[in-house]
Order: sequence, then C-alpha cells, then structure tokens
Amino acid sequence: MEPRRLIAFLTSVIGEQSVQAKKTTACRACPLVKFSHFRKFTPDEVAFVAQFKRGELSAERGATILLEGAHSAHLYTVLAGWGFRYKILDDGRRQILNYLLPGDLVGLQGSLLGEMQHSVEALTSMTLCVFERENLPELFRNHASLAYDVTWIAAQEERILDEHLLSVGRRSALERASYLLAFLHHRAKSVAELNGHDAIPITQQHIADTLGLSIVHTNKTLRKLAERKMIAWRDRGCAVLDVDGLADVAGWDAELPSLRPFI
Amino acid sequence: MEPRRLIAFLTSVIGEQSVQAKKTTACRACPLVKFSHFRKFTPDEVAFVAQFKRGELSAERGATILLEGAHSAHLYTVLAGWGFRYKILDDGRRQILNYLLPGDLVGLQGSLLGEMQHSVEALTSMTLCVFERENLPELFRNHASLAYDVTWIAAQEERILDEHLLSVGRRSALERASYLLAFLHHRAKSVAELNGHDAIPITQQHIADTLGLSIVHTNKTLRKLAERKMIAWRDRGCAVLDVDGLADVAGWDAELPSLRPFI
DNA sequence: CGCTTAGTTGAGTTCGTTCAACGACTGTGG
DNA sequence: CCACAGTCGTTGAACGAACTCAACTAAGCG
Repeated sequence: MEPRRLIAFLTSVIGEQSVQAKKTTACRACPLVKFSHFRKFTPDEVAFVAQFKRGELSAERGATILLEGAHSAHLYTVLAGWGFRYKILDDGRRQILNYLLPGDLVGLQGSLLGEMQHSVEALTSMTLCVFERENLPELFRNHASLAYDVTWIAAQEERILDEHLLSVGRRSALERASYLLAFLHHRAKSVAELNGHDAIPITQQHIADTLGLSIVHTNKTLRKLAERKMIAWRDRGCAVLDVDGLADVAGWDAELPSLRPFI
Repeated sequence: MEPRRLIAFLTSVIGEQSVQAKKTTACRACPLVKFSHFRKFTPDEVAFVAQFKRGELSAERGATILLEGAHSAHLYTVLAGWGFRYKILDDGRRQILNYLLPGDLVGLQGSLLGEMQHSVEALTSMTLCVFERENLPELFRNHASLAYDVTWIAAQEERILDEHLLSVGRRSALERASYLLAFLHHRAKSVAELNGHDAIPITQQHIADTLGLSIVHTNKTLRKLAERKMIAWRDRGCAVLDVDGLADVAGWDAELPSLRPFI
C-alpha cells in the first residue's frame, strides 16, 4: 500500500470512533416514504420495523462504518447520505464494489453469513438506521412481506454487481467511466439525492478504484468526457451534464424504475 | 461479434429446444442431502419443496437454459452438472459472471425482479429441478426457514460476485487466473462434483471471458501455471494440481465451508 | 501562509491485445 | 478406414491501451 493510502485507511478506521448512536427519526415519519421510488408500508409493517429499529448512527465523510472481518451485531439501512462498499488486497489495491444510497441495506451479508467480507465507508456524512441482527429471524417468521423485500433488495444488489462485473471485465476505459457515471446519476436521481444539477460526491480516486483503473488513466479518461461536455467537476464532486450521452457511449440502458421496497 | 461466436451463440439458443421436462427424482430422496456441505431438512420442509417442485429439466452442454430479457415462469435448482451465468454487450463481448453447481439457484433474479438480466448456459449436461415462480410468495408466507435459505443463497452469490469484481478489477492476469481456478476447484470439491483429480469442464475461452482477458493472453497466462505444475489440461477441461499454490499466487483464502442451505 | 487534498499533464515502460498461423484431437460421413 | 471439418490449445510478432514515475497547479483550511 502506498503510504498515503495507508494513512488514509488508518485514519478512517480511527474515525469510526466518532460514530454515535441516538434515536431521532420515527419510522412512521420515515422521510423515505415520500419518494415514489419506494413501496408503501402497511401500518402493521411500520409497527414492526419501528420496534425492530434500535437507534441511529451518524458517520462523517471518510468514517469506516463496517470493517472486513468484523462480526457486527447490527444491520443498517441508509437514511441519508452516500457511502460505498469495498475490498482491499493485502498490498492495498482497493476495489470499490458498489455505492450506498438512502434505502440501501448495509451489512446483510454479515448478518446472514456471519462475518463481513467487505468494508463500508461514508462518502458524505451519513445517517443510518440501526437494527439488531438477531431480530432478523423473527422478521422472516412473522413478516413474510418484509422478508420478501429483504430478498428483493439482495437480488437487486446482485443485478447491479452483474452489471459492474460486465463493465470492469469487458468495457473500455471510456465506456466504463460513462457507464459508472450514468449509473450513479440514475441511482441518485431516484432517491432525490441529487437535486437537479448537484454533483456526485466522489473523487477521481473513487472512480479509479471502482473501474479497476489507475488514477492517472482515469483522469485522462474523465477529461475526454469533460471535453465532450458530458460531465464537469465542481463542488468536490462530479456533475453529470448529459446522462443520455453517457449511457450512449457505454451502450447502457437504465432499467425502468420499479417500485422498490426498503426497511 | 466475430462470426464464429455469433454462430455459436445462435446454435446454443436453438439448442434450447432440446430441453425436456420430466419428473424423476423425488425430493425425499434428493441426492444432494448426502453431502455434509448442505444442511438437513425437516420432513415438513421436504414435503413443501416436493409439492413446490414441478418437474425436471435436462440440458446438453452448450444449451441456453435462460436468456437475458426473458420473463421465465420458472425458478430452478441445479441437481447435477455445471453451468454458467453471463451477459453480453451489443457487439458480442461476453462476460461470465459466475458458475453454477449442484445446489445453486437459477433464475431468482428473474423471479423477484421480473425479467432476466443475464443468460444461463450449460457447461456439461445438466439436470435442474423446476419450480413455479408464482409459488415463491407462498414459500415466504408459510416456510420462513426456507425463505431465509433463499436469502442466504442470494447473499452468498453476492459475496462471490464481490470477490470476482475484486479479482477482475484489481488482480494481474496471473493472479486472476490462479484465483479463478482455486475458486472453482474449491466449489467443485464441496459438492463432490470433482472426484479426486477430475478436470473442471471449461475451455480457455470460458476462462478468458470470466477474467476479462483476451483468449491469447489467457492462454499464455495459463501456460505459466501449467509450467509451474499447478494445473494441467486434460479430458476437455482443466485439472487443478496444486490448489494451495494457486491460492497463494492469488493471495486468496477460501472461506471455511459453512453449512449451506438449498432447495 | 504553509499544509493537505485533488485534479492535471508529459514521458517512458509494461501488460495485454490483435492478427495470423499452426498443430492436436474428435467426430462424422463417404 | 480415410478424408475432412470443427473445436480447442499454442505460439510469434507488432501494436496499443493502460501503468508508473514524476512533477506541477488550484483550491480549501487551520
């Protein structure tokens, strides 16, 4: 690992300490329900989830929320903010696996398989709902519709990973970058995490680690997209100016938005 | 798409016709339970699964079992044989996403999200158990333990995709090849699909399309592993001679085998 | 005002690609 | 039984995409 990255990594782990638990948002007033993107709950379901919820967790940009190898007792849902999942090799090479936005489940793998096989870091300041892992069996026993939702979310994550794998494995650098930005823009839009022309809160290092490219080459590739006026760098992030253009370069079709469940 | 591959693709689709449905294996005599790898069922669960099962499907090597874009009414479990999931870009570039072995679920994404987002092809002759997609909600309603298993399997698949993505994104050609072969050997062993020193039934083209490399470079890379006596080509497949050596080259640790559920 | 973070750029090198052939093996029809 | 076609693995040569190294700029912050 290059020293710079090692230091950044250690800092982020220490940063985890800054995380605190406190309950603030009531489930019946969950801010996510207002998006047409999410399905509606029955009062019964809301009651269960409310009782299932243990508290809230806030994390600052750069904080590690979950660390590979940990046996966390918790399961989370993103309430606000951006994060990402990643794995690193022994020598520090990092691969970002996917991004986390409001409504996403965090730590399901750990809850089901025992140990976390990837780490999770906050990209902006985040708020997460905290659930007790050990209550998950009860959810499956007494709330089939919610269990179905959990599985739906897992299948959706799998679908996205399939697409990323296709991208990293078979697309050129320019296509990959285009796909990623179109994808992120599309996801952000559907949870209104981007109002109009906000920037996606990532650095070129994140993009490089997602695409499996070096920073230098990522920079040169993004430059080309910027020259074509498809993207622009501002506000510590990447603004997407022409989603259709990007999707076109990548040969990518966004799925029709389906009604997604969440917890 | 190069003509050869286009022809191979069309042939495989036509080959789908050769697939027939007939019920032969009773669930209570399911051949998979004898492996310590799978968890045991209660009589109640077996009864439900038996009634859930619609028949069996056999496919020859090269046959397409599911095609991207299809709205299949079915969900499958692999009973015997090898297969793989893949996606292709418009111009024919193919990315293999994962391999299917006995006990794996096929078509869950399609069942939950509506439409298949990837294709599935048989690598050897295969037998699959056929289930009706529309019975899935009943499974969630009345058999929480099985619903939990389905989710477990989905999480496991996600975990594997995470590892593949790390590999394709960040490992060198030699490391990638080593990881893939160690991984496949490990998986095959755990369902006794390889007896001792059988070969993994794939071609170098499959490996290339999994690793995101060209076939020529894949060949040269595999050659190096063969020279180190870690693998050998025989019986139309790849024999792994030194799993530990491969895992070592890749810097990969196989998970401790956990008791896996299946349907 | 110095320090850090993040984006930019050029030069030289390496890894992986494409093109093009060839050899070994298998199955098939005359 | 042989000829022939098809599949799959192998190899060399030339090329190009992406990498590393190294430096520099711009912006933000205590």
